[in-house]
Amino acid sequence: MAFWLIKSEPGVFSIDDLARAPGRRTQWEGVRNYQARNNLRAMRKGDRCLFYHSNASPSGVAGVAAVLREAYPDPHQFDSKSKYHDPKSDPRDPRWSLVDVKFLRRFPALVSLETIKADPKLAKMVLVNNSRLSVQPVTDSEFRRVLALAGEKD
DNA sequence: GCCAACGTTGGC
DNA sequence: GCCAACGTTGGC
Repeated sequence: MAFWLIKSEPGVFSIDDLARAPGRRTQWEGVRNYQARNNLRAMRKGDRCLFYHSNASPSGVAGVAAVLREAYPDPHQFDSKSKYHDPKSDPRDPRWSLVDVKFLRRFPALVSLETIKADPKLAKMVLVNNSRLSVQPVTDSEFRRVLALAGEKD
C-alpha cells in the first residue's frame, strides 16, 4: 500500500463534506498540474491519503481517505461550462485524470502545518519542501508519524 | 490582502 | 530552447 497527501480548501470541500457526501465518497476533481496528475495516476485502490486542509486557519492534516477507484479521465475537462474546462484537452487522449476517494476518518484534532514543520521526523515531507504541489507522495514512516501526532494508532 | 514560490505560456 | 511575463497557490 502506498501513501499520499491530497489538498483541499475546506471552504470549498472539507473532510466533513467528504464524510457527509453520498456513499462518503467523491471524485477528486480539478487537478490541473502535471506533477499532481502523475501522482493521481500512480495511485492504487486501497492506498491511503492524508486529507490536508489548505488556505485554512490553521492549515493542516484533518484526517484520512482511501483510494476507491483508480485514475480515469476527469469529465470536467470537456465541459465548457465547468471552471475546470480545458479546451486543449483531446477526448481521444485526455489530459487530466481524477480518482475516487472515500472517507476513512477524521482526526480528533488537526495536525497543523506548524506541528509538521516543527517535527524533525517530517523534515523531508514534500509538504514542507514543495508546498504548492496539491497531490504528493508520503512515505510509510511519514504517514505513521502524522497518525501518531494525531493521537491515533495504525 | 500581500507576496514569495512556482508552473505555464508565448515571443523571439 | 531561452526567458520574460503572467497566473496561481497557499502561508502568513
